[in-house]
Amino acid sequence: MADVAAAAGVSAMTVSRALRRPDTVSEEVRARVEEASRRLGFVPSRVASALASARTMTVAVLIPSLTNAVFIDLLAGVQETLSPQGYQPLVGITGYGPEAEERVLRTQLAHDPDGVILTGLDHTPGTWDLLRGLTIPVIHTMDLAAEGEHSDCPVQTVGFSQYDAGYAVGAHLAARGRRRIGLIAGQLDPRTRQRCDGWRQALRDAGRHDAALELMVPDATSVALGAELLERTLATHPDTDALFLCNDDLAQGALFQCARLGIPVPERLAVAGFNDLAGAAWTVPPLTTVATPRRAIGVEAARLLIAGMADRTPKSRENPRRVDLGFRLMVRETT
Amino acid sequence: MADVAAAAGVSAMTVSRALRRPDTVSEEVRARVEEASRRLGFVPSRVASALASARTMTVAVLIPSLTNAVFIDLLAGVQETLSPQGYQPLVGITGYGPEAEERVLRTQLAHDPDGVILTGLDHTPGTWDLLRGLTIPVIHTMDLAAEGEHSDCPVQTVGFSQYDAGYAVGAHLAARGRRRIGLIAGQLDPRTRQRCDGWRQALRDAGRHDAALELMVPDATSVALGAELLERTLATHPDTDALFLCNDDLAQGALFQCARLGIPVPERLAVAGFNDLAGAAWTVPPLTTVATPRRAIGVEAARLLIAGMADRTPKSRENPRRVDLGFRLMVRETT
DNA sequence: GGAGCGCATGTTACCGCTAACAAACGAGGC
DNA sequence: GCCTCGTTTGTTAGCGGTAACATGCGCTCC
Repeated sequence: MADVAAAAGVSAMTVSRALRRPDTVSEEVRARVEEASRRLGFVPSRVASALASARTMTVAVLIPSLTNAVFIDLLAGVQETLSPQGYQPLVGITGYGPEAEERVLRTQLAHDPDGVILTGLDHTPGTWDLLRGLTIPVIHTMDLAAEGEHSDCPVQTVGFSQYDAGYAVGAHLAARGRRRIGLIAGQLDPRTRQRCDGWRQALRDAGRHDAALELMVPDATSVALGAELLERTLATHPDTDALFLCNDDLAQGALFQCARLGIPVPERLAVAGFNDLAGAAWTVPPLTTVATPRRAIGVEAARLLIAGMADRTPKSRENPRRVDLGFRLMVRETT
Repeated sequence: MADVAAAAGVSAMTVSRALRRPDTVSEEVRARVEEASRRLGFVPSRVASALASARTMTVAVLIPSLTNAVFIDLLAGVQETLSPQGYQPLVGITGYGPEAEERVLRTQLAHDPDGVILTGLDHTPGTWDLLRGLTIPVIHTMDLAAEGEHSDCPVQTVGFSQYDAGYAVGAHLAARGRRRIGLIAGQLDPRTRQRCDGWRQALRDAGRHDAALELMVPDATSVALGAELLERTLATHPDTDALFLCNDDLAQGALFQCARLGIPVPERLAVAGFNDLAGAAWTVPPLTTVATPRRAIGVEAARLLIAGMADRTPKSRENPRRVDLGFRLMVRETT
């Protein structure tokens, strides 16, 4: 920067100003600095800038996994919103564990991010302590804080009601006249559990809940797992006439297995998935599922964060916001 | 750090040493510093550390897209290898464009990463200039530099031969006795083109190439696109008896569409995909495809990079390395 | 015609840590 | 008993920018 300053015949401070806020220097100086800067191939060091200005222009983004398309879409939304504003996402993978999350968060915080985006609300007490102590904005995604909850520590959430979405599926299957409605779930994170809770309540409200038809396993969801669990369900409860699979990859696996076993869908078995992942509209038959606004959640979380990072007065942290982006039941042909 | 130093009764420098290289201080001092550090909740600022030591402990990772599972797997491999070593990946999305790549690389370089991982070898002259000027290690992935190529600028590549993989599929379809073998490709990046080139050569070697059976479109691949392009192919060339789809999502879409149209696979039409994405083994019938070592490429690239970053003498950049991790033709039932 | 003001630029003092060198100290060798 | 050497700790001087304040200058205004 000193070299550029010398070449342009100004002070280093003026170079810094000319490049960051061109409107604060005279047109003539701006041009000279830009020319010198380009000619010398000057790239300002963000590290030094960060140290001097106490802004790193980075945002910590913690997601459970890279292999689940849901969080990739979330990340894509965050990334495409932050990037144009000059923010660099620092991706951290928590592996669905609150303890790992705390560990990852600690290492991310050492990088002094200007904001934090977390997945879910299921954090360790240590994580909550950390968050309480932060002076940077924090957004929780994919879930909504219950009204009044976390009153000791105002939180900003962007997501949708997993419970309501699960309820909607249960109610839909019941409304289709199904009597023996089963559940298949993997990857039992808090959000999956809430979906299951909603589904269960819907069936209870319809008077058709049978706990024996619930099959919940901790394994990561996959097409293979869906196929396997479908077989297991039909082996133990051959009279099952409808199934809610808590993620579309499970549902796709189940559909494949039905095709293989010659089970007509939806005539003999109705199938509903969750998330409306890529391809769900193209399965045979097209899959009924719940479209979730994952990318939009990422975009909105990033927007809120940018707003919070812009005004450095932490007043915005006072008013907890709760952005409900909803969900849509996509009724297709498997039900 | 000054506070910790005071609390432990030592100098700041000793605190720094005690925390970074515990073996260089006495046992007693180490314990006192650790205790004080913990008690005060001290978290060293990586920004300041980076500025003083000229190591940011970050690695720029540029991939074309977040919505293509291939690059997510690559990223996952990189991430899981870098993280335990204390490196933080900085993810940049290039959108498959060399110009965008150059732009993203420039902004990433402002963060002073200690290493760079790129996708492919298709860079702008400006990018090559940038890379030549760097004193940090750079790895190119998903492709292999031809022997002797880029002799002006030694490159390290980790990948497999896209050409050979395409050739293997073409040869396989020909060996199955198919006569009218078509091609469907989307997302025409250089790697896709190489696969197509290999496939084409295989068919020529078998005396069965017909350019009219090639359908190449620039759109991003998807299940929907596969279904659509299958129909288009059959409409114009109903005698097609085998198809290579350059990515598994296309192939899955084609399989779905075949099921819908009542076209028996593989009896009337053989189908081969590429990448062995999740679920390929579970389609109906299970999909013949090429398993590509995406995660392994990420792991190996990160390993090489770590080695290069460890010895700060840039001698390792002199010897271009070329790590071929191969591919596997997964013959299943669609062929 | 001089006070007062606004704008453009310069000066100073850090941001929080670490490389490099200096100093202090005890142990071993002759 | 003195010198050399290795080990541990301290001192100094930045790393490359930017916040905050200071300065200089041309104008307007009464």
